[in-house]
Amino acid sequence: MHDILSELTWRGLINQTTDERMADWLMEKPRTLYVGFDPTADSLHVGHLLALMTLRRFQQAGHRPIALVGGATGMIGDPSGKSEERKLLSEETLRANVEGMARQMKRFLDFDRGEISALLVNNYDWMGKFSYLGFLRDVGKHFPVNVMLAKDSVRSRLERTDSGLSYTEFSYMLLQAYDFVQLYDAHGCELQAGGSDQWGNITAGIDLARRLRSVQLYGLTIPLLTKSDGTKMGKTESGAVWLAADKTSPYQFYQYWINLEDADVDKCLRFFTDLGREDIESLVVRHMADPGRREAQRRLADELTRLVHGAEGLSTAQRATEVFFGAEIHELSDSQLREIFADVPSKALPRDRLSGNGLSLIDALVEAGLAKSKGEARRTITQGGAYVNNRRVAIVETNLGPSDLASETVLVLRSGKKNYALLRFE
RNA sequence: GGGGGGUUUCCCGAGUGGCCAAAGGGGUCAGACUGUAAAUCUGAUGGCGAUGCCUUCGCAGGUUCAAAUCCUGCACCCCCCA
Repeated sequence: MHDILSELTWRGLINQTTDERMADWLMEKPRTLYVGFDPTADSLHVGHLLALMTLRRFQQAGHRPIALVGGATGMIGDPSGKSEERKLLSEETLRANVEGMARQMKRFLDFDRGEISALLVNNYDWMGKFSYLGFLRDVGKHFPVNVMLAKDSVRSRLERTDSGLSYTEFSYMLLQAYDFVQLYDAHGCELQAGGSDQWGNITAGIDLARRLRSVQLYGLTIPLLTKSDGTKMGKTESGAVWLAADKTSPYQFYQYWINLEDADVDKCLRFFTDLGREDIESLVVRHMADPGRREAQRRLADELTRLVHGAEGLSTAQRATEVFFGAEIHELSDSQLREIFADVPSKALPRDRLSGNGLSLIDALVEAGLAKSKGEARRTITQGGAYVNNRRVAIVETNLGPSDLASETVLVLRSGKKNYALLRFE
């Protein structure tokens, strides 16, 4: 068996483990492990990537991964790592969220690999059947309140004066603990992994299994993902970086990684790619020698975009990148342009605006939303910041006619380095 | 209740009768440089049919050839005395 634990260790993916001997235990035979995902949205985002990749690595090493989506626990809200009581989601929303997340997991895990095929479970399937009294008798009975109160997730919330902790959220760890026992019963799952804020919940499950089943289960936590500047990984000014193409386009996703700071790129390569130790080390050495080439970022972006959006998504992103950063636009069709500029605002105008003297560049910039007023448009042009189909046009009096179209009906306007807008003449 | 100060263009903040679309800074936008980085430098920054016209200095009136600037009333904010 592949020594998964030492692999995870050099990748920096181990925060804590519940047992010193876990490495040997994992080498003995294929084990089953699980990670829980909170279904707060209908897509996974970069914040989930670390856990997902961990499951993936375990599977590649010959173990069986289970991804648990918390259809039931999501109804309650995990207090770990949160400073405020969580809003409850409707059952409908939850169902849609679970579905959306499940679809994306298929890219990371192999669901058709014999003995170690990945499994996707929803804890609503067993939790939903529990009666309140039944749960209190079977599960609640085994939880000393003083132990529960000592958990970080609970204590930190109780210490705050500005936000409370409801009984509902307080009970969360019981649900997660029971999940672990349930997965042990149903699938022989013996290991739970999770973010470092999950330590308390994981150990709660281990304790419960010892009491109920007299078995020793295992847990490990993954470090919290932060960037060198202290901000959260996977966040941009416009929000989270999602894995769903309709929330974060392949191009935007690709660009997020391309733009990663030098200080974070080594860590991300180890965290998020399947590249081996030697590949990563030599890549980083080459990157340091010539950081301007962004070789490490490019490789990271390539690998991740291919994993999340497939080879096709990657090539779209790469083509869009070429165009966005200078390549002149010609000999492209409407559909190619639409694909490349999928993220760019566009506006349709009647085609006859191009006839006669044509459309003035000033009006075009205003119509496209690249200038708030004609004065602003005029300034942009004068200062050399206006581009038609990626070619600078510095003459204020320019009029655009049918020959200026980049394709059958599309005109590509740009103001400054990267503010694009499309005008479609239909 | 009495006394004083304030309200300016996206923000802060100058401006006390014409030279004010209004200093300066921040922000923003564009350009140069650069690694699609950071820093730096330069320019721009109310609108428009543009050597001019229109709108803007808490709100409403008034004085004046001329008001962000003076007068009256109103609204809101701050400080001091009771």
